[in-house]
Amino acid sequence: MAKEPVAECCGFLHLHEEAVHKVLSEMPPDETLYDLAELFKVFGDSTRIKILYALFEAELCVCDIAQLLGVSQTAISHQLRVLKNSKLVKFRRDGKTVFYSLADDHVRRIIGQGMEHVTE
Amino acid sequence: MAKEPVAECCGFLHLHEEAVHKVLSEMPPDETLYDLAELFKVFGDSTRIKILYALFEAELCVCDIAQLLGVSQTAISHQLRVLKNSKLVKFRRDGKTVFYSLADDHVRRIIGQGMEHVTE
DNA sequence: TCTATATATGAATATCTGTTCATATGTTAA
DNA sequence: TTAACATATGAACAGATATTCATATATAGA
Repeated sequence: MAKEPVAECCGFLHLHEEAVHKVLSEMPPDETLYDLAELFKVFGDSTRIKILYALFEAELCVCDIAQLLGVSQTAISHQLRVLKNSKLVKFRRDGKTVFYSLADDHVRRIIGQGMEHVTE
Repeated sequence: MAKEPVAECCGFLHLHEEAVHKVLSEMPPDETLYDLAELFKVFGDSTRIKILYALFEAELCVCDIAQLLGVSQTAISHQLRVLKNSKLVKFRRDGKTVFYSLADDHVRRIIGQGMEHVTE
């Protein structure tokens, strides 16, 4: 992902060769890092965080979520699509109603870790 | 955070009263949810993710990071400020050089959880 | 079929964000 | 002090993003 590090940096090399090598060898591929950033971007919006939190407790339909959070149906629907694309939520249709729920436990764990940092 | 839920939703209430109450009672305060989203927003950029990954292995100066990642010094400096404001990195000055390192283990854990979701 | 309801989608817009460029600050050595 | 270097910062610009509005799709019931 990075350029071949040149022999010197700021006039001399603070980082010795071994460390440079270790940093570069442990760095995941660019594409993975990009996907990771994309994932966190999804968590980086308070409307989506609220949706996910609401789904912690119960399976909910679009309209319920909109009511609970005081956000328009359209806005919720757009955000649910984002969450769906990231495989963070799943859904089932029941007649006219579509129920959404958390896709798996990663969501809880990721939010849990973030919460620890925020509330300490 | 949410409006008082009205008695009906989509014409009838999919969510029974108890569930509504539980969702609302378990929901953290708006300010906390906002902070949480702000935190994840910081992780939601591939340049910042790369910086954090580089710091997994070693304490690095601004110039080293820029070289390793192939990004301009100015861009790195701006992003380090964001990471610093979120208390994800700390730094020490040594002469003209400023060395950055991870603030604590939350960073590793949060990225680790995200990585699990991305690479599965 | 037609109507009502629940949800989804596309376009438009205002806001936010990351990078670049120019420049300032802080430190060392001469 | 002056020069050189490492880093930080402010303004500007381009690109991304969340919401709104209008409308489309899907399902149920009459």
